[in-house]
This record gives sequence, structure tokens and C-alpha cells, in this order.
Amino acid sequence: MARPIDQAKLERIKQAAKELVVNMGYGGASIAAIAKKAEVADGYLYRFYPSKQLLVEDLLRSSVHLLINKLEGLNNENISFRELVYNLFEMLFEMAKEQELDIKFMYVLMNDYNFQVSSDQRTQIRAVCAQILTKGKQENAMDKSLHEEDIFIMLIVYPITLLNMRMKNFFDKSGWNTNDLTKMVNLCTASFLSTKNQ
Amino acid sequence: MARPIDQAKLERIKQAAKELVVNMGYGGASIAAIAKKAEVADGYLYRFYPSKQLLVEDLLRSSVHLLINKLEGLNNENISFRELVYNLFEMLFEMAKEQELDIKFMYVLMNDYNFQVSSDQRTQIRAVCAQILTKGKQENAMDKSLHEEDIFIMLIVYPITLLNMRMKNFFDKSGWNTNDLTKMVNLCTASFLSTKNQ
Amino acid sequence: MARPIDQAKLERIKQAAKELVVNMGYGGASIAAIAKKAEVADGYLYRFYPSKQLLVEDLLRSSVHLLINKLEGLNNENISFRELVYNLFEMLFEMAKEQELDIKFMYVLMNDYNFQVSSDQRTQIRAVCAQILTKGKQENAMDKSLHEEDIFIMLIVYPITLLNMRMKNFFDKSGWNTNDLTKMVNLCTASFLSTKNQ
Amino acid sequence: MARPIDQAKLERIKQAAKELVVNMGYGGASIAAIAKKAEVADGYLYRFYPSKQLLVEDLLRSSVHLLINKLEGLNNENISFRELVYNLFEMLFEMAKEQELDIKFMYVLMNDYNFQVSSDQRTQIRAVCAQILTKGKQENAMDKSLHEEDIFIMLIVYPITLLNMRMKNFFDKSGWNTNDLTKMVNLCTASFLSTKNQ
DNA sequence: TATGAATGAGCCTTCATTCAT
DNA sequence: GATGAATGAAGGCTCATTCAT
Repeated sequence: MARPIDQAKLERIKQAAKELVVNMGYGGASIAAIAKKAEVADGYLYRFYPSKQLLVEDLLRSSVHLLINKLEGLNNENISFRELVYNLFEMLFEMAKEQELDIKFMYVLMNDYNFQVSSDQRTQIRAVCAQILTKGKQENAMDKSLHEEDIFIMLIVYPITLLNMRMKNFFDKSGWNTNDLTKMVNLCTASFLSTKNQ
Repeated sequence: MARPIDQAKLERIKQAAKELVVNMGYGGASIAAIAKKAEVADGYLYRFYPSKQLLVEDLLRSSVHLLINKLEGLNNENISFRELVYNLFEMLFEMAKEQELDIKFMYVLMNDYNFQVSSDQRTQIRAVCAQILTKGKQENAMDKSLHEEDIFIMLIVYPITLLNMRMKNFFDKSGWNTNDLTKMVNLCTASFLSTKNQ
Repeated sequence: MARPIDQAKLERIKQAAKELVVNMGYGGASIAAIAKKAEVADGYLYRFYPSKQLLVEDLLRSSVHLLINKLEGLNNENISFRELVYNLFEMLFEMAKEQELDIKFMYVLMNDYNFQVSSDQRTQIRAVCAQILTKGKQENAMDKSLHEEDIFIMLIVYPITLLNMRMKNFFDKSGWNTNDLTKMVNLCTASFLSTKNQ
Repeated sequence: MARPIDQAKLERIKQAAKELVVNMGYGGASIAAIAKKAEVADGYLYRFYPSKQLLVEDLLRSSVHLLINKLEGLNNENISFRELVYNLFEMLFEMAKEQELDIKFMYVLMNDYNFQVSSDQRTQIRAVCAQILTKGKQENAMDKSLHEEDIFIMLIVYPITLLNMRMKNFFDKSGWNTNDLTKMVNLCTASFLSTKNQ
């Protein structure tokens, strides 16, 4: 009977919040700025979220959720370990293009003092890393001494960091191509065979 | 005459600012809190810095400067590439203990959106990475295809990230020891030999 | 046709508003809270009242109206002055039990700075007080020097204040009984004979 | 070395707060309005009080403290019970002229939903009332059945209510004089002899 | 008729910065 | 030089009110 919630508005709020957090940091993403960018009334986002903190937490959760889903999808495919790494990096490359905002957003918040990936999502991530670790060891593609955190760093942090360095032009390089992809896969898989070659 | 006193106060201000930024985030480190911790009047730091932003920028610059110096020092020693990596990581491990504040401070600010490593320091870092790259290639310890940014990521970002994961207890691991050191050196040097082993 | 439904809803709104004003204060009684408690849409009450202020004013008017009615009823009975006082206090005691809400509501709003008993109701109250005054003087139950406001204070403000002190547990007393009633009547009627006994 | 706190500013803040609470109610006394009236920067009062609530609580406490002091002073004088009542009312009459704001302020807040006289001050008030009660009974000026709360209502609430009615022109009467004083003393003392005369 | 989505003014509060002393 | 009193812009958030449906 009343007019229905305009989902587009909520979507614009989320989008605006993400963009502003990415471009100005959490502090720079003021409620007023978000509302203005979303072309929405100042206090409107409080219809959906009880606080700015929780809005951003929810967005982080969504972005991480997206990543976890893709990760789990890849992990369930019946492919070799090397292919897994390749597909994973390829997926991240694509995300960095098609969901650039999500990648940047995660990058910014994973390192922000006020935020943390929630403990249940951390558990999920850890579980995937553990499965990958097992698979890698079974295929002899991975040194016995490695731990989940090594997987996490090399398969997630490493590519995301590199992509962000490129996006920020940290070393006068920007963009990426198939060569980068191959090189990174090589570097990564080589790292996992560490002790074998010492 | 009054100089020594001033310097001590300035030093206290810097220390207080670092500690508060590390422990409370940039937003949580209010001028009033910094001044109180430094036992100095609220407005006093404006004798040295025109704004809070510039104070913190200066501190970041100092911390990065310290890191660059150590990096250059290591690079000038007449040692093998593997030893270089070992010494570098060892140095970072020690910094993480003895200058935990600097490590954390850099970590917090390198990813904060309001701050950036200055372009001249970025150039310096790049230069050191380039030298290390050259050395590594000369010694056949490094694949031809590698680039300065790979050096940077594997030699700087990787260990700092891991140390921070441990400090933040991301995967229920905290602290680090010599085993970690060896493992990391192995992983890192192996990664640099990537294509060789494919 | 739809009228009965409307009336029920309006009644629920009024009741909810009263309860919330009494329990949370004017500020705490938000339109949203009132609407929710009344199980009615947020904007619905604007069909009946142009503003929250006017809604509450109307409720105050009703409560005062109820009181005035009872007052006038008592005054028209053919009883002695002392009986009048007794019946009046008894009536207030009962109201405080059966229409606790109205008593509290009046108490809260009569002293709230945003509200005032309307001047016509003030006139009515004054008229009743004047009649009681006349009756009292005729029966020699009341000193010549007394004025309508003395009637008002002793017959209305005094018992309501006492009831509220009891309800608020101001002096570790709560509740009231027939003893209190008799005592109050005594105190009140005695006060009206003031100069006689000096 | 720094400029000293301008006590006049703090005083202006208190005064402005009191005036606005009295004239607009707690809700109407916005921080911005208080600051403007006090000719002081918006957030300045937070140097002295941690919140608006606590500012007003402090002011209430001061006003009540003033009243309690005067009450205790009167109670310690070696005078008859009737003189005590007379002096007390006279004192309130004077307060209502010279500290009109304090009287009004107390009146408004004692009935405001968000405030209460603190429990220690309530204890003090009760103690004074108890002493007066004892004195009155010793002098046979007071019925045995009376309680502290009767003292409080007749000696404090009654005159303050009347003064406020006059100040608000509730019944087209304003101001007060010696006649009122005498009349009120009579009424009050008579009320305390209630059962004697039944 | 009745709903509740949407608005935006205004609230309390914080804090970097200025400047009189 | 050094202090800290004082400022005021901006922040997050609430809520009475409007109006499309």
C-alpha cells in the first residue's frame, strides 16, 4: 500500500560507501558524503544499518563472502594443484577488473585499524587454505613444513597486494596481462616447493 | 641553551604520536591525547609541525627511512644472495621485536588511505630492490623474468605481512622463532627460482 | 462504514501516546514508538492531528476535562463541605488506581514547559474552585481570607503531588490506604480554618 | 603562562542553561542555544561538563543545595515553630525575587521526567523535615500522625507551587506581599494541627 | 483509506587549530 | 618560549513530518 523500498537507493548507498571508503578511507567517508554521493537523504542509511561502522562491516563481509565463494568453487574443481593456483590467480585478475571496488575495499579494510574480517569468515578462509594445503601436499606440490598461513599469504595476500600496487602505480607499473599471470603462478608454485630445492 | 629541552619534548611528542597511532589508529590519536602522553601543552607541537597530518607524515618518513637504511646497509655487505635474504628477514624479525612500534606504525600507515610513502622514498626503495635484483640474477639465484616489484613484495611485504598476522593472531598463531625464519627464507628464495623448476 | 475501525485506531493511538509520554517523557515518546504500540502506520496519526504537539495537547485537555467533570459532579452533590473534600480525595485516590495513567499524565504535562492547561479549562477549574470556596465559607468551614488558588492548591495540587511522591517513592513510602485518606482530609480541612485558630 | 579560564564565561553558560531550561524546557535548551545565549563557542561547555545531562544535573544540585542550606540555617535558629514557618516562607519569598531563576529551575526539573533530586540530597531534605517535625511535635504545634512528607509538601512544595502559579499568572494573580505571607503561614500551621480540631 | 519510504533540520559531541597570556 | 583557553567546523545520528503508492 505504501510505496515499496527503492532497492536502487540502498544499492547506491552501498556503492557510494564503498567508493568513498576506498578513495578517502573510513574517516573520509562521512555519512553526509555517502548520502550526497548516493543522492539520498542524510539519515536514510539508518533505515538499513544501525551505524556507519556496521554498514561498512556488512560491506566488508559481502566482499569477503564473494571471495570465499569463488575460492571454494575453485577448490571443488577436479584439477591439478598448479591449475588451481592458475585459476585462482586468473579469478583474482578478473575480479580486479570487474569488481575492482571489492578488491580495493577488502584491501583497505583488511589493514584498517577499525576493522577485522569476522572470526567466522576467518575460519572459512582457514578451512579453504587447509584443504588446498592438503591437496598440494598430496600432489607433492608443497613442502611438508608449510602451514595454512603460508597458503593464505601466497595465494591471497600476494596477488591482492600486487594488484593493488599496480592499481596505485606504486612502481610506475599499472595494468596486468597474461604474462604477469604466468609469472606469478610460477613464483608462487615455486615458493611452495621451497625445501625440496635447497 | 633551551635547545636540549626542546629536543626532548619533540622526541616525546613523536614517541607518543607513534604509540597512539599504532594503538588507537590515526583517528584515535587526538592531539590532546598525544600532548598528554608527551607531557606537553596541547598547542606545543604546532611549533614543529603545521598540522597533525604533517606530523604523522614525518613519522612515517622516519620509519621508512630507518628501514631503507637497514636495507642499504645489508645490500652493501659482501655476502651471498641467500645470506642477504636471511639477514634481511632476521633484521625484520629483530625490528619487529625491538622496534615493534616502527614496524606496526609502517604497517598501519602504508595501508591507511590518508598516507603514502613519499615518491622520493619510493624511488629509494625501488633502487635498492633493483640492486638486489641485479645481484640475485648475477648469482643465478633469481629468475630472469623477475621485476623490482617482486623483490619488494617477497622481501618486504611478505615478511611484514606475516609478522603482522602473527601479531594480530589472525590464524591463531602468534610470536615467531628461528624455525619460522629459516622456513621463510626457503620459501622466498625458492620463489625467486620459479621458472627454473617448471 | 470504515468509521468504527478508525475510531478504534484513533483510540489506540491516544492510549499509546499517553502511556509512552508517562513512561518515557515527551521526548521519549516518538511518533514511531507511538505508532508501533498502537499497531498503526507511522504517518497515520497525522490524519487526526497536525502535529505531535497538538496530539499531546489534546490528550492533556481530555485528562483535565475528565478531572473537571468529576470535580463538577462532586460539587453538585448535596453534601457537607467536609464530605466534599473527602469524596474529592477519595475520587483522586481511585483515579490514581484506576486511571493511574491520566493522573500521571496530567502530572507530567502540567509541569512540562511545552504544555499548559488551556485558558478556558483554567477558567473552568477556577469556577469550580470559586463555587467550592463559596460553599466552604457558607458552612463556616473556610476562612474569609482564602482565595480560589488556595482551594486549587489544597484540593488538587496537594493530593496529586502526594500521590506522585508515593508513586515515585520519593521518601521511601509507596502506596496509600484509607488512613492516608482520612489524614489528608483532616490536614486539608484544618488548613482552611487557618485564622480561626490563631 | 596561558590565559586563565574566564570564569565569567562559565558563569554565563550556567546562567544561559538555567534560563533556557526554565523558558523552553530541557529539550528546548539545546547546546547551540545555550552557547549562543552565553556568547561562547558551541562546544565550549564540554570543557566543564561531560554532557548536557550532567550540566543540568549539576545546576539542579546547586539550586537544591542553596535551598537546603537556607533550610538548615533556619532550622538551627532558636525560635518557635511558628516563627520557623514564617521565616521559611519569608525566605522562599525572597528567593523567588532574588533568585527567581533558581526557584523556577527547581520547579521545572523536580517534575521533569529526566531528572530527580539526587538521593543524597533527598536524604538531607528528609533529615531537615524530620527535625522540623520533631520540633513541631515538641511544641504541640503538630499533630502526632504527621510524617516527614507532610512537612515537605506543606513547607516546600506548597509555597513553591504557589509562587510559581503567581509567576505564571495561572489564576490572574501575580506578585505577592506580606499579606500573602501571613495568610500562608496561617494556612500551613493550621493544617499541622489537623486532628486537634476535628 | 492507510501505509511506510524518504526527507532533512537539528541534536549532542569531538577535536584540530589558533592565539592571548 | 610554552601554555592551555577558546573556537567552530564537522561528525554521527534521531525523529517529526511529508507524500507516493
